[in-house]
Amino acid sequence: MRRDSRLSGVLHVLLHMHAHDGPMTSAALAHAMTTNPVVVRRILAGLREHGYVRSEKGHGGGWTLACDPARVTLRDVHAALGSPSVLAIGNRTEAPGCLIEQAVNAAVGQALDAAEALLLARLGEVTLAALHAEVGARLAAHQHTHQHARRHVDHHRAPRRARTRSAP
Amino acid sequence: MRRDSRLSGVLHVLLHMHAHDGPMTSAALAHAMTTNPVVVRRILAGLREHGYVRSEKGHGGGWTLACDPARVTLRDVHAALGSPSVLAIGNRTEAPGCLIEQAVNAAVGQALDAAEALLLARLGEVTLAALHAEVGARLAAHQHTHQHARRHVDHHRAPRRARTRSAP
DNA sequence: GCATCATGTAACATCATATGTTGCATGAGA
DNA sequence: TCTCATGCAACATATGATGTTACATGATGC
Repeated sequence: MRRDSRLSGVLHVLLHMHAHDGPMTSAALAHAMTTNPVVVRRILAGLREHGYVRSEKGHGGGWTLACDPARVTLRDVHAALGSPSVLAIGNRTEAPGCLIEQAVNAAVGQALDAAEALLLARLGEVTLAALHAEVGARLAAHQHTHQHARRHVDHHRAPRRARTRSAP
Repeated sequence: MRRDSRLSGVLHVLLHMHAHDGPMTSAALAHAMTTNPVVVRRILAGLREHGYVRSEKGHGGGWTLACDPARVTLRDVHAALGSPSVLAIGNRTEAPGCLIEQAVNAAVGQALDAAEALLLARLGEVTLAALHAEVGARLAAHQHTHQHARRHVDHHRAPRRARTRSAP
């Protein structure tokens, strides 16, 4: 069954937004995701309704992070996408009359519920800020491996640094 | 996303077969599952290749359990179905070049792997025999609740009792 | 041998959903 | 006013489970 990768995709663009000063256009985000700008708008629309991001039209417009990344977890993002089903398998019927099917559903259902609960719990433990820090760690490790430093960092920027001046 | 319910369905028919003396036709099993006989054959075909069930043509033919239900787990059955994906969500790309996406994939992937491992482990703990016993327990509880006993038990039969005579 | 029963299999239809794409309206800024 | 960007509807595409029909094959009973 084809897997829903919206969570993965939206996290990707959220972190790009976080690592970038000023708004990013759907086109720029779509380029990072190798997809279509409309797809980006579509999945970001849900996040906007939850106040996680903001969008602005016109020149200099685009998408910006509108939340504290330390307070938003991957589970929150998943919920903002409409809490799509996490499991690809399920029971055939909800309330079967057949005792056998009831027993099957109970056994399978318990395993499914446990797995779903674990997954959501894990997602709830990871914040956007933690992910961003992880990117930093990977960047450092990467630079350490290849001493060429700056050549490979095209995507990463310092997190939203306090701007003392408007331009250097 | 539409959930794959083949595991649930095939377990249902396996237990019916287990609780039934002699072969059961695809049509009978399909009736229990409220589906089409061809669908039953389709999902049972995988189990037959693993030796879990046997099928015979012609008069008196049909499907029979060909394994020790105490040694076959729900995980085995899932594997016999081709180990369909258990998770409905996943990462967008396998090996992204972008460091950010790598970090996202790692974090989400860990949660997904943990959930999948848990689910498969749980399924591996439950045997067909255990499910069958659970059916018996539910039957007893059911009979206890409604003292009418025999009226509701249309689906359940004693497990494969040793036959001393061919017919009563 | 022949009719009947049951599986085996291919082929096609259907439905749901993620994803991609185009087109156009709307609003903001230069 | 022109350009840029989002907002959104509409449609196309791909995938995969599921349902259905049709026909071939093999086994049993007569």
